[in-house]
Amino acid sequence: MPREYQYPFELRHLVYFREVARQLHYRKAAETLAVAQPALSRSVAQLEQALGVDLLNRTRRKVELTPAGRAFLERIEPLLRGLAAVPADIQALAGGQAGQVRVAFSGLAMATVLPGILREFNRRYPGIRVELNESPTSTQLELLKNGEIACGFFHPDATAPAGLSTKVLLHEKNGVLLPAGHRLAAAKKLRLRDLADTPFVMFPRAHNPGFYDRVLAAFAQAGVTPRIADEVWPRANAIGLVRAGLGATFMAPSEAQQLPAEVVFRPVAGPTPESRLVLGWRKDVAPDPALGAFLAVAGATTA
Amino acid sequence: MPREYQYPFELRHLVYFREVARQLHYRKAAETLAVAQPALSRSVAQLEQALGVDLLNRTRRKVELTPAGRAFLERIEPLLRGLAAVPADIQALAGGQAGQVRVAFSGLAMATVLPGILREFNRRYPGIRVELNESPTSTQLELLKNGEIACGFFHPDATAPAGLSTKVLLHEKNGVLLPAGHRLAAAKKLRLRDLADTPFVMFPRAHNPGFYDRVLAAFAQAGVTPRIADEVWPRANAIGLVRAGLGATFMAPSEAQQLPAEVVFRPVAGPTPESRLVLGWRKDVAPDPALGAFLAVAGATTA
DNA sequence: GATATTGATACTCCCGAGGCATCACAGAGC
DNA sequence: GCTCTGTGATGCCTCGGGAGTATCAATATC
Repeated sequence: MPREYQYPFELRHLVYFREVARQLHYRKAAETLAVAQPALSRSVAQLEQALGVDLLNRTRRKVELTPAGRAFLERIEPLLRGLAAVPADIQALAGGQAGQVRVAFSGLAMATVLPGILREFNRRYPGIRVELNESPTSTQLELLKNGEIACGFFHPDATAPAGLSTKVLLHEKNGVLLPAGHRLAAAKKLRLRDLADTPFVMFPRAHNPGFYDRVLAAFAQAGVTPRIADEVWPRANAIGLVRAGLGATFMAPSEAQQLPAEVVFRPVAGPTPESRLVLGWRKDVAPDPALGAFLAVAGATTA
Repeated sequence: MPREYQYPFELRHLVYFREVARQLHYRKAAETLAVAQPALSRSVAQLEQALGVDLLNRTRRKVELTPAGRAFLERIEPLLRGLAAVPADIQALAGGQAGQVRVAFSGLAMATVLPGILREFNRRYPGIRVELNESPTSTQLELLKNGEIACGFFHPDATAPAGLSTKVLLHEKNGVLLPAGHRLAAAKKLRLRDLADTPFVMFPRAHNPGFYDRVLAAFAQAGVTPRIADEVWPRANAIGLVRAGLGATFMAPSEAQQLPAEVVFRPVAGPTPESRLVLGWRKDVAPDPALGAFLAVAGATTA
C-alpha cells in the first residue's frame, strides 16, 4: 500500500515562515533569507493553504501572528533547531571525532597493553567514548559476530575465527605466580615437575579452551598431573587467590610487571603454556570511523 | 547579512532515506513511497553528498547502514515524528478543538454564572483547557490589555474600557447578607438606614471603585454613614466574616442561591448598590478560536 | 554459464520555485 | 484632500532539478 506522503510542507516552507514570524516583516525576512519577497509571500501562503490554517494576519500595513501561527511557530522551532544540529554531529561522528566504541577485553589485556591504549586514545580522541567490559574469549567471539562489540582483546584458539581480522599483541611463555611463602618462592627458575604438589588456580575451560588445553599439555609433557585448585573468573580473582596462599597460577611475564607484595613471579624452564593475546575485529562490516581510530591507536601503541 | 540556508537537505530527502534505511531495499522502499526507484537512488545519494558522509553501504546485492547512517536515522526519526504530528495539532487548535483559554473572574462570577459555563464548555470542548484565576476588576483590565488573559468576568466601571467588547451577564440590586444571629435577621425586607450600626465587610476600593462608590452613594442617599468593618479579598472571605458574625455585606440575589446555614440573605428596599457583572474581551486581536468557542458557550449559557 | 534480481545511470519531461515588474492598498506628510 | 512612500500580493517568465522510462552493470543462485 503506497503510504501517503506525510508532510504537507517542506523544510523550506518552515524556515521561511519562521523568519517571517520572527521579523513580522516580509521584505526584511526576504533579505535575511537572501530570497526575493514574492517568493516568501507565495511560500507562506502555500504553507497556510497546505495546513488549511491561517498562520499570519496580514493587512497591507503590518503582519501579526494568529494564535495558530504562534502555536505552529512554537512547535516547529525546537524541531528545526534539532534538525540543524544533525549534520555537524553526523559529520563529526563519521570523521571519527565523536561516537563510541564498545570494546571487550580479557584480564590479561587489562593487566598489560590496555591501560596504555586507553590513555593514548583518550588523549587523541576525547570525543569518542569507550565502553569496556571484561568477557571471556568465547563470549567475545559471540559478541563480535553479533556486532555487539566493535573489537575485543582475547585469546585466540587454534581455530582462527572466520570473518575476523586480528593483530597479535602478546605471545609469551608463561611463568608462574606463587604465594610469597611458597617453598619454591626463592628459586630463580622453576620447572613444572617441581610444582606437582602445588594446586593451580585456573578458569573455566569454556572461557578459553586453547590456553586451558595448553596448560594440560604442558603438565603432561612435564610428566606430572596438575592439581586444579579452583576455577575462577575474572582474572583479578585468580591473583587474589594466589595472594591468599591457596595455590599458584600461570602468568605471562608482561602481566607480572606490577604485583602485590604477597606474591612472586617466577619464569618456568622447560614445558610451559604460552599466552597469546590478540586484538580482533570484524572485517566485513561497514568501517566504523570510531573503531578505525581505536584500532589505529591500539596498533601504534603496542607496535 | 544574508543568512546561509541552514539545512543541506529537504524533508523529502529525510523521508526517503528513512524508508530505505528501514527496509534496506530500494525497490521496496520506492514502492512504499509511491515513487520510482531511480528517484530514490538519486535522492539518497544527494543527501549523502550534501552531508559529506556515507549513510548506506550498498553493494549491488544488498544495502546496509553505516554507523553514521544508523546515527543519522536515530537522530532524524524523532524529529520527523514530531513534525508529522504538527499539522493535525495545529488544525485542531485552529478549529477550536484544542488549545487553552486564560480566563480571569471575580468572586461574583464564580458564585453565579461561571460554574454553569465551565461545565457546558468542558462538555462541548473537552480538548480546550481553561486556565482560571480570580482577579479584581482593575487587574483584569490590565491583563486584558496586555493579552495575558483572553477574557474576564469583571465589574464594569462607569468609564467603558477602550478596545474591549463586553456582554452584560448580571445587573442586580443588592440585598445584604447578615449573620443568622443579627437582630434584623428575621425581617423580610430591610432598608439601609436600619443598618446604620451594622459594620459592613467590603473590599479594597481599588479593586472595583465603581461598586465601592455606589455603596457609599447608596448609604449617603439613605442618610446614614456606613461602618466599614474590614476590607477583604477574595470574595469568599467576606462571606466567611459575615458567617463569623463580624458584620454584613452586600450581595446580589443571584449570588445568594446557596448559602451556609449561619447567614441569611435579605433584599433591601430603597437605595441600594447594584452589582454589574460583564464578560469582556479584546476585540482588536486576531480571533483566537478557543476564545471564540468560550465566548459562544458563555453567551449561550447565560442568555 | 544462464538467469534473475537489484541499485546506478542516461535521457527526457515538466512542475514549480524564484526572479522581475507591477499592482493595490494603507499611512504619513504636506 | 492629495501625493508619496512603504508594504504585501499578483502576473509572467525562466530555469533548475525532481521524477519517470528505459537500460546498464554487477552479483547471487541455480
